Amino acid sequence: MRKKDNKKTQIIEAAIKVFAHKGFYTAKVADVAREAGVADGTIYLYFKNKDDLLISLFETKMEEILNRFNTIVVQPITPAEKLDRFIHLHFELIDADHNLAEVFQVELRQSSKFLKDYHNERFIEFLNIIGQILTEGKVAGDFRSDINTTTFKIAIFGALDELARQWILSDHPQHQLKEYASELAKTFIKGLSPE
Amino acid sequence: MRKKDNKKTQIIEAAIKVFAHKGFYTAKVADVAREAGVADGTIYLYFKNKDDLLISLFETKMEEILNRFNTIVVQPITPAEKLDRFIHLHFELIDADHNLAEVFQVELRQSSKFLKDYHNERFIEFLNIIGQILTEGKVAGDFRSDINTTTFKIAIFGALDELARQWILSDHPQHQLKEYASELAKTFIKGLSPE
Amino acid sequence: MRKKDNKKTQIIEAAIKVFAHKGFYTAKVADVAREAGVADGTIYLYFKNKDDLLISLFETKMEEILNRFNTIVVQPITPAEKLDRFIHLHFELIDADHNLAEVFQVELRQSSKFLKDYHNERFIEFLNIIGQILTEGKVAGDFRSDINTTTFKIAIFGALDELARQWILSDHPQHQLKEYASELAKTFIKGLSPE
Amino acid sequence: MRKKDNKKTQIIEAAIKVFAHKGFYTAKVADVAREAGVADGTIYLYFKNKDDLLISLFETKMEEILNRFNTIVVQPITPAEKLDRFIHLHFELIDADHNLAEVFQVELRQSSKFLKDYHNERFIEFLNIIGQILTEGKVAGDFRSDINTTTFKIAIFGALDELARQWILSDHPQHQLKEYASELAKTFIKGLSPE
DNA sequence: AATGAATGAGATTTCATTCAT
DNA sequence: CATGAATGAAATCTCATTCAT
Repeated sequence: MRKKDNKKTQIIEAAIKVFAHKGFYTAKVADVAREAGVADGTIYLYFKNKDDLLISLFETKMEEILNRFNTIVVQPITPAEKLDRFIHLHFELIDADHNLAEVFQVELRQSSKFLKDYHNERFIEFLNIIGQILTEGKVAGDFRSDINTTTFKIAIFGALDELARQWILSDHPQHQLKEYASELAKTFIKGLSPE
Repeated sequence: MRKKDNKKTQIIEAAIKVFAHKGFYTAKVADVAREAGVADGTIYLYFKNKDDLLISLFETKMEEILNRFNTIVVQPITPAEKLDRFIHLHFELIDADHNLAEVFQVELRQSSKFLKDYHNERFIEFLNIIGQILTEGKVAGDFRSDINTTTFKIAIFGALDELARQWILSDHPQHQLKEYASELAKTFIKGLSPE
Repeated sequence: MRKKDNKKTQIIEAAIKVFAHKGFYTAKVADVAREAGVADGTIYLYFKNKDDLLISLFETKMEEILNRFNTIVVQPITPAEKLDRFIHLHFELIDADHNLAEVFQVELRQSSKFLKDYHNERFIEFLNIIGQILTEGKVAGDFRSDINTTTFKIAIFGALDELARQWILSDHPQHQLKEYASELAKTFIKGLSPE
Repeated sequence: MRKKDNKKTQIIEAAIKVFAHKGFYTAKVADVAREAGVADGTIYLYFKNKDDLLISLFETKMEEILNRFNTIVVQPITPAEKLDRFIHLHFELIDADHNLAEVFQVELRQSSKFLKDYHNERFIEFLNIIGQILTEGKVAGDFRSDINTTTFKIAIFGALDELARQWILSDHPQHQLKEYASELAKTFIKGLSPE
């Protein structure tokens, strides 16, 4: 049982790395197999096909990620503080585990366009955590009541995601992400505040 | 000469549409040919290969886009107004010409990772227009002097781009982009302002 | 147009030969391609997949065969004579064109069991030609009225087919099929006759 | 020892069922294992490989079948009666034990073409039982002396086999096989009789 | 210049078979 | 003896690219 889980995990971790480096379409299943240290065929014992591997990878990792982010929402802090922590956590997770970052980059949203019959529910959940914080903030008076929650949950995610991407593409210097986080959080909180 | 250019343009326009709908890797050269109303082989008279078509497409369209955005920077208005206009223009262009929007979606950044030997200079130029506005704003006192230009040129682009993506993926209601623009511009300007 | 038809025919003829020699499942698409003198991929320009090649092959060849056999039914001769001619024609066709014989052998009926969604209508038509002759013979008094048409259309086909198979598997001596035909026709006609 | 034999028998019975339903090539070894209630690997403790399983299956079952049919030949009855009994027995066995029927269907003759180095001696023996009856009949004057024994042993088997196949493929109604047998036996005996 | 049939390299996927437990 | 996870050879099929017309 544990053995089996290990192998599945092994393949997922390998896939994250390989897909992130080469892109889903240019990566070969054989590349993932080699990276995972298993035979090509082994992958098909755990995943229906290459697409399923990508989807499973998302689901698995997003599960973990969502759990981490959801802890923020329930804390007894102000919505503005929650947004600050959310942004910091986003970059912390990326800094701590590049593979996690790569999950967000590799075909993350594109996939929902090109993989048949896959609607990326986890991604929607992720956006909604931001949305929840914003809504809460409007109620609490931390944020202007005239802002459109949907607009800003998307905009905030876009800003975070693009910064992460550029950081990964560059030689990603130490500590830079923390600065990104602080600057960005401060600016968004200020921008969204009433008066 | 003009005829030739017409056919090349025809293929590029078709490629933008097809790549945007299906993604670069899932789209077939034959799909582009059909959309362009030419034979498969004809594409190879104008482009070295499929990668080259993507790159050419990007170069050609970004040229146009950059010209449009550069007009803003030289206008005799405040940096804050420039940022506002930039954001509005971004969504106006997308609204007016969906193909332009699609250029930003089509593997825009993925391509830079997976196409060998292609560094997307146009994209960097695009980011730098925002950077220029920010720098100018810091000098003029419209924006805080402690903000990192690089951080926010990326963050602003990310926000714009993600909103555009989601708008395209949804049933893109009329006028919504204008609202996005106004809200976003207001919030960024407020967030970046000193005091 | 003619060129294209030629290539399709070429592939079908090659497939008949290869499938007959090796069996459908042990034959590789590459074997058919080599035999046809085309590239592997070319086969997929004319046929959806390997199964489709087998089905198309049947349909095409059975069309020809059915036309030949149908001429017998309309002739102004007695049902007994028709049965005689049917049996002779069956072996003549096999003798004249081994490939035709092979169509009847290769997975002919098995295929209907294992190919998804394919009901071999042509084969049913073929059996029904025999059935028609038998029914006519019962009316005309050439054959006993108590015989079950269905039973004997199947039995006669089975006898013909098995003889053909064994003849093909053996070193198929000259003239033997004609003797088979005469003996078999005589015996069936005698066996089915009233009194 | 008995246990081992049981497991081997179990696998053979499962293989008969599975090969008959799916065909030898489309059936997976794993399907046979599941049907037999053993692990995939277990099959290889009793059979060298998939081909060997088919051959063993055939040898084993044909042994039984031949024994049953051989009892007819030694009975003190006329050759015509022997032929009648043979035909009835064929369908009785099929009716009583569908698996036996399936042995005749499963790639019965195909196998002899496509399995390397396997000449189906049992099948030849089976045909020869019919041949023996025919020869005996010619001597006894039950059958015409001018008939070719080889021709009719094949033709009779073909008729029997095809009827069985169609019966299995259809919804195989009760009692129909007995009728087939009676009609067929009567007709062949009549057809083969002198004058 | 334009075509589109043909190519064939290369990728995904299957499954008979093995072997450590 | 029995298992079944793992293997990896081999087959099907796709599609970017070429080239004769």
